[in-house]
Amino acid sequence: MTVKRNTWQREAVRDALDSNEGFVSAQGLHSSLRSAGSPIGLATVYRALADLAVEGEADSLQSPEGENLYRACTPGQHHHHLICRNCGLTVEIEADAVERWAQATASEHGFTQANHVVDVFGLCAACTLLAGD
Amino acid sequence: MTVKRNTWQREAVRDALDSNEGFVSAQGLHSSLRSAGSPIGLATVYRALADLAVEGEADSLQSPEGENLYRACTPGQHHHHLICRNCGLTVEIEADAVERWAQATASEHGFTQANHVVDVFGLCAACTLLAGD
DNA sequence: TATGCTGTTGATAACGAATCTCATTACAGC
DNA sequence: GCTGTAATGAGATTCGTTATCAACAGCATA
Ligand SMILES: [Mn+2]
Ligand SMILES: [Mn+2]
Ligand SMILES: [Zn+2]
Ligand SMILES: [Zn+2]
Repeated sequence: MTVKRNTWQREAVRDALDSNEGFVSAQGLHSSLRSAGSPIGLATVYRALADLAVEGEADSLQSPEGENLYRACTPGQHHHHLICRNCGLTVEIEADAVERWAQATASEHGFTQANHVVDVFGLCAACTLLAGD
Repeated sequence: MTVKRNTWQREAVRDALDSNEGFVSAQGLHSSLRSAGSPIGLATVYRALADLAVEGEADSLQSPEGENLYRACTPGQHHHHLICRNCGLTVEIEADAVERWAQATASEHGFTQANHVVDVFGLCAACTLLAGD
């Protein structure tokens, strides 16, 4: 069994995630860190984010463009997101009804080991105003 | 205004989509077509699939690996999919409750111009049996 | 049927996100 | 401190997708 080690790099990624509203990409987080003076490597950021997601410390989703995005997450609770297409503002959503619907739909059709992707994208109130109409 | 022309290539892509259960990638469809003797180009398949998706003749979604997948679609009706991770078998799902939930959730938080991504992945009944347990 | 305009094609190059390679570094236990 | 080995990171690589652009072909017109 491999023993996990603590490095300032992982801590830096965790902190950068925490101090960021909304979802960010690995590359975005990497350039933020570099801009702030950190010499952290890009591959390390990718690895740290993937680990955080597996460990439940980060939420992840695919942007409509296919990029993997990450966001700090209060561990333990399954939930979904409402994301502003313009500014990235994110609202965490819990909806038991949707959870039950997904599970029931899978079962009705004989599917097992079901999981689901549920994301809502839109323009937040602020961005709606700025957009004019 | 550009006038759209009819080519055997677009027709070939449409036919290949129609004769295929489940979702397929552009590259997958291209190699199917080439295997069947067609000299169609890869870029053309990408373009045709993108067009079909815009025109509502094809459904598209991102695989968990980030690949864009396409499937023939009976036009006009908004729906979602239940997809077998193993064999690609796809069931079209309509769920007004989920539609209303997505819209209501966005509105409650001041979001406008909302759209949503709702996909359910699992193992179909056949693949569940084959998988042992 | 011949002509011209222009939308379409496709081989190839380019792009970009993500992963892999591997020599080097540096945690953590002794 | 020493040591074993997990972690790092610069660079190469993979792979899906898009951009180029010269050649081609659909289609309206005469
Ligand atoms: Mn859920
Ligand atoms: Mn829907
Ligand atoms: Zn916004
Ligand atoms: Zn299956």
